[in-house]
Amino acid sequence: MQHWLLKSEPDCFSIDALRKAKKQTTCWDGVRNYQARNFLRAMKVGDRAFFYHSSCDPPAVVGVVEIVREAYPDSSAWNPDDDHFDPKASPENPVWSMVDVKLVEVFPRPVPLGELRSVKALADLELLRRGSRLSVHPVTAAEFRTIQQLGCG
DNA sequence: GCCAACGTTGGC
DNA sequence: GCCAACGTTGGC
Repeated sequence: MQHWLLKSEPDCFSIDALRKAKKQTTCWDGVRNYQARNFLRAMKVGDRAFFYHSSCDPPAVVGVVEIVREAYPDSSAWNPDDDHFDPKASPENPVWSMVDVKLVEVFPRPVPLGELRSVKALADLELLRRGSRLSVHPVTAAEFRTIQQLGCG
């Protein structure tokens, strides 16, 4: 099983919105970066991912989700009314992919970015790399355990 | 709101 | 293929 981290701006889609969603499941659409897309395509059903709130105060890992459907075409890319519309994409040439994720747990104690930075075991975490902007990226099993323990208090 | 870092675009 | 200009991300 692989582990991942997924970023979302809570103003756009928060873990609370996922908690309230039908079946506590959502499609993770709107990724428009090739490297992030390729990670989406590498995901397998049963993989676990952190849900990270970015561009908010404080930025934090707020919970865990499970991949419940592997990559399929992101139809929002060819919807001109969508914020992430991409004229390159079409049903014949989807370009972008999404997966479905289901809520596993909302952390009783969100783990803020500043705290992650203070943990030695997380020194190599992609999220903490200088200038890192990747909205989807892998996390090692050890990093996953460490962060999950912090989130459970 | 600022700005550093990054990715993409497009002229050459 | 280079690289400058531009747009975006995201922490602060």
